[in-house]
Amino acid sequence: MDFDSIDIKWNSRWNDLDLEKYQGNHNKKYYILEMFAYPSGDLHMGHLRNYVLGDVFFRYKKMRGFDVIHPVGWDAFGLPAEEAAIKRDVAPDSWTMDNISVSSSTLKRMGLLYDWEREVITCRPDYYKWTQWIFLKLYEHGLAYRKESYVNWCPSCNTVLANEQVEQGACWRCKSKVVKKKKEQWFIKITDYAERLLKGLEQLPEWPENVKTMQRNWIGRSEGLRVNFPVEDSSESIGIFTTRPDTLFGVTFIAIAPESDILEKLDIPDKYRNDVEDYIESSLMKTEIERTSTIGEKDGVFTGLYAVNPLNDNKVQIWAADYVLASYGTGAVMSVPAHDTRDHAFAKKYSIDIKPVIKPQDELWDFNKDAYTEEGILFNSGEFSGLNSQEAIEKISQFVEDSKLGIRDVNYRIRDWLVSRQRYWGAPIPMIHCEKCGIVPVSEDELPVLLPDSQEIDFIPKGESPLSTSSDFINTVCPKCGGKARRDADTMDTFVDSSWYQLRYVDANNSESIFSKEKADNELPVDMYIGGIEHANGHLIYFRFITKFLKDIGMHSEEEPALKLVNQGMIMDREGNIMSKSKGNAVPVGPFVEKHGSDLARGTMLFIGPGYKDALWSEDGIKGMHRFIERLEKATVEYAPHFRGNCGPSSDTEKSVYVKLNQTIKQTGGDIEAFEHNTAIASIMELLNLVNQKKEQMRQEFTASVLFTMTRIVSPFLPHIGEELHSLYAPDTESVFLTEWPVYDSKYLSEDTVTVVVQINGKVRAKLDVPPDITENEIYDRAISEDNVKKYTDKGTVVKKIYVKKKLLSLVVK
RNA sequence: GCGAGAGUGGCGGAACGGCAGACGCGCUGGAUUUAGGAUCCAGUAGGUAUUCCCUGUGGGGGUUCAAAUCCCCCCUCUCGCACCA
Repeated sequence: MDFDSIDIKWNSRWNDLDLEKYQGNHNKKYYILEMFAYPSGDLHMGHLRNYVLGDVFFRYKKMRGFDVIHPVGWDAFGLPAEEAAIKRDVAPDSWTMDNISVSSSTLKRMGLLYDWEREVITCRPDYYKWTQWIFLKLYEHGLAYRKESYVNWCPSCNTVLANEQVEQGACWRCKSKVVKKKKEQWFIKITDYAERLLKGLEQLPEWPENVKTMQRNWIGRSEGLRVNFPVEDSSESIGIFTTRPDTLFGVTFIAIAPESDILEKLDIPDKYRNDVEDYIESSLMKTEIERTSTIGEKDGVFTGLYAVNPLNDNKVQIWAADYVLASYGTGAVMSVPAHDTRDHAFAKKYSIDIKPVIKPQDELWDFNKDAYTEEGILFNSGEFSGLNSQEAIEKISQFVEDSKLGIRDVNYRIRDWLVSRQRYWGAPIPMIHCEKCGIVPVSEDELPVLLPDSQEIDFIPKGESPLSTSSDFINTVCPKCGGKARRDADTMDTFVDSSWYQLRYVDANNSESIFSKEKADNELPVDMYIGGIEHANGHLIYFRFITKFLKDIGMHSEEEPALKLVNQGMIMDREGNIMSKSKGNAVPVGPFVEKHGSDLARGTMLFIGPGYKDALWSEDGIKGMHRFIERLEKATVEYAPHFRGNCGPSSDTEKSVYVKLNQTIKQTGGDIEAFEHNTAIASIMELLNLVNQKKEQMRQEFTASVLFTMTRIVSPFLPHIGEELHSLYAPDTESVFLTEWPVYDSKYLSEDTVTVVVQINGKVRAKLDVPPDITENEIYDRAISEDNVKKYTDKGTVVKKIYVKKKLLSLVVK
């Protein structure tokens, strides 16, 4: 079979037929989206899997009568293009556009059907204009703000990073150790949406449970109490957040994060001032890894100050300690060494009091050795002694609120989204800094703020944004007062670009607005979203957040961007490493397809295992798929001349083949929906094997009819070959994908006889071929007349009989 | 440490309370062939007294007539979070 010419023939036919175009039928609308790719060279097998899974689903849904939307685009801004540009001395834009061109032709060569008229490329001004517009809207609604704080800094990439881009204390891209650096940066107030992002997960029954769990943990909601501890001999007070108000009477010190601004406000006695300042400085020098690798080994420094526990007027020491996070809660904690392991370790190290207030279940608890962190009964807690922890949490919180000592509060682990980057290859932040007016947004009609040409700028990252070196770019006038002003020199995190692309797809060529509401309401939400699990806590949270925001400002009506999410498994190499360009183990798709043809590549990829499981890429599977295709072709070509239309069975042999056919139709459809393409293909193989085995005993026209149906159900997996073979039987049909998916006949899902297993005391002793409607008594009589059953029943008496219809008869003999 | 998931032939994997190993790769033997390749046929978990029987789904226990599948404990691996008070 000449794969090349079949590929070319059908690719061009599909193109002529506009198969990939949405017809506008809202009631049958089905929006399939694969996470768009970062164009870093040609596509590799990992990308291919993503696209193939989408394309199979597209073709299947099409055959099931859906009006399918299937767009494609490129997540084109970002670090790798710059790195490649620096390394190869090429421009980031041309490098990116070249890669897009190579990858696009691979997709087209594969015959993957996308509506290219909707293509988006995030690095083009017609797209990033609207990314900038979203930023302006966020600013307008108070959700974008600039703040100086200690941020994650990657010393190798020379840029700040969002919390989501720090993995185990290291940069997600280059794995360098991340340090804290004080910088004024743009943040997006995603924390305002924390509660809705959390609640919204409940409305996503078709998202994988693990992704939802990961998001819940990332958002990290906890309820507690905020209490003010007045500082002794001062008008200041220190606010703390606790989820354990029941331990309030056990507080023996307060610990403050070194980078917290609380410390700056305190009037630290001269005697201690130097030590505290030295400590703050040394903490900030540490990398995140150094700070977190010493879990258990806490250190800190006494400030010389005391605070007063408002519940019992106890005087407690105030410490600076870097086991406290500045960015969570208030930046200070009440420390209860008796009931918190971290506080315990700290108290032991610095000989601070350990004061138990919760009675452990184990009366002999040694508080000197360990903290008791479970709940229990309170003691040494004034009027609250004797209550259990749950009651005490409620009563103490109420008391604190009533006496105006503090309030109940909810804290989230998720942090505001730091979006400015000191890099060249991104969308410029559309803000202007005016000496007189301060921060002024660029007016909407001035968008896009164009990124300067890479030829005219030194884009090698040096710590400040490369855009600041371009005087043409940076110098501007204030939109408000007309005076001298400077543009913001930072670019946006690429995750902003990808947080809304599914919305642009509905109206990709709109130059008047971001997208039309009418189109969005007709085409949204995404019905099936396919992509890797690595985006669970990054992209998939931003994507949900921005969708909600755009809904809130009236741009569309959907609360959630995607109804169903499928995480396709990673493609690994033999050593078990994820296939990626940066690891150097990527197998490119282009040459592989040139050599083997698109369907063989596709079939091998699908047969490797279920789409949602990780899989090792190996070329060993090619041979089996190749043989299957050849056997399918051979049989189909041989019987084409005998085809007389659909034909029912007229003999026992034909009936058994017909039953297998109907079972296969049913299974294939179900497996596609479940992303278990390996078993779908296996069942078609079984059917073909059976036909080949029985074809001599069947009428030619019947065999032809079975093979005809087979060409239709194999088409989503092997579209070019499916079409070619289908056309031998239905030369007048324009495309198999314009025909309806075969309907299985439920009368023919099981055979005239079924094999029933006979078990005695749990072991299989016989197998009986019986009619499916046989009664329990009948089958029992037949079973006990079998020699191999008799052998065992004669040894005792049958005390129990269990008959599972069409499956098994289980006898207990004693 | 916390959270999620996984552990089945030589390999990818099926079965997800009811015949363990579907389908495919590989391997062994045979046919065809000058040979190689390709194709076709038979076999392919281990043991064994070979149409029988026994043992086998990371290890140990449990529930059940019946467990790879459900429950408990342990081991190993992968992923996510990682001092979140």
